[in-house]
Amino acid sequence: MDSTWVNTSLDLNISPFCKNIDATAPKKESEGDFVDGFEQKLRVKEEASFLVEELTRLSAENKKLTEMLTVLCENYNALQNQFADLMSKNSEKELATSRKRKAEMGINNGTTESSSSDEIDSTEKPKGSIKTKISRVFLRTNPSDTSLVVKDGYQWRKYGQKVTRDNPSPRAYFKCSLAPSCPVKKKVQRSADDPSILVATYEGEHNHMQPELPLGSSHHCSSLAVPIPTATSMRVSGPATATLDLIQAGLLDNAKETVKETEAPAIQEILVQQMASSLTKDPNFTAALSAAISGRFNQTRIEKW
DNA sequence: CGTTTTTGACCGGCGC
DNA sequence: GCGCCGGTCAAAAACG
Repeated sequence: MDSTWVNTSLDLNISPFCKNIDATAPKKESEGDFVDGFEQKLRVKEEASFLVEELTRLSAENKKLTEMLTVLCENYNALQNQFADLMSKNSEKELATSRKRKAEMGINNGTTESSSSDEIDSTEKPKGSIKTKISRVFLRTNPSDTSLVVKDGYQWRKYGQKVTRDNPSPRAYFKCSLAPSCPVKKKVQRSADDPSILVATYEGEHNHMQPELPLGSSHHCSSLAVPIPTATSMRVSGPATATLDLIQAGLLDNAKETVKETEAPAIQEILVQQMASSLTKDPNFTAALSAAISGRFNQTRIEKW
C-alpha cells in the first residue's frame, strides 16, 4: 500500500517572475532622464536576455510539473484500483447481509468472489435477462433544500417517493422523460450520514442523446452532476469533507456515455483539489496545480474510458 | 387544459 | 402463509 503513495513534497519555484522582476524592475522614469541611449539599449538587452532565461526556466519547470502530474495520475489510478478491489469484496458481503439475498453461491466465503460474481450476473434476474448498469452520484447540496433534484442534463419525471427503513429522508424515484422508451431510472435520496449529500443512483443506459443545455447554464457549472459507475463510496478526510465515487472494475464502460469532457463534476473537482493541496502549502500553487490537474484528470479519464 | 407532482394502494421478493 | 420492505402504479392535486 505504501508503495502507491507519492512523495508530495515539491520543491518548485512557483513565482519566479514576481521575485526576480520585482528585484530588477524598480528603477524607471525617475532615472530615465539621466541615462543616455546606449545605457537604455543595454538595459533593454539585459532585460530581454533575462526574460529569455526566465522563459526557458519556466518551460523546464512546466515540463517537470507535467511529468509529476503524469506520475500522480498513475499512482492515483493504481490506488483507485486497489480500493475498488477491496471494496468490491466488502460490497458483496454488504449485499449479502443487508439485502439478505439467498446465499446460493457462498458469497461470504471471500475466496471465490471472481467466479461467484459471474454467477450473480447470469442468474440474478432470470426473467429480465438484461443486466442494467448501475451508477451512483454523490452531490453536495444545501441541507435546508428539501427538493431531491440532481441536475445531470437529462429531464426526469418523478413517479414515486418512499421512506426507506435505513434512512429517515425519503427516496424519490424518477424516470427519464425525454424519450418514452428510455429505460433509465434514477433514485435520489439524502445520505443518512450527511444530509447535505444527495445520493443519486442511476439504473440503465439512455437510448437517446443528452439534450443540449440551455444557453447560460455553463457546462462547467459545479452543480452539474455526472454519474460515475461505482461499487461503493468513501469519505475523505481533509480540509473539506468530500464524497468520492470509485470505479468498480467491470463497470468502467458505462462511463463512456456518462462522462463528458465539457462537464466539470464537483466530485472530481473536490478530489483534484485535495490531491493538489497535499502537494504544497503554497495557496497560489495549489490553485494553479488544481486547475492543471482538473484538465489533465479529465483528459485521462476520457482516454481511459 | 396539458403536464408534472404527490401520495396511498398495490405488487412481488424475501425471511420467518 | 404472513408480514415486512422496496419499487411501481395511478388517481387526484398542483402547476404553468
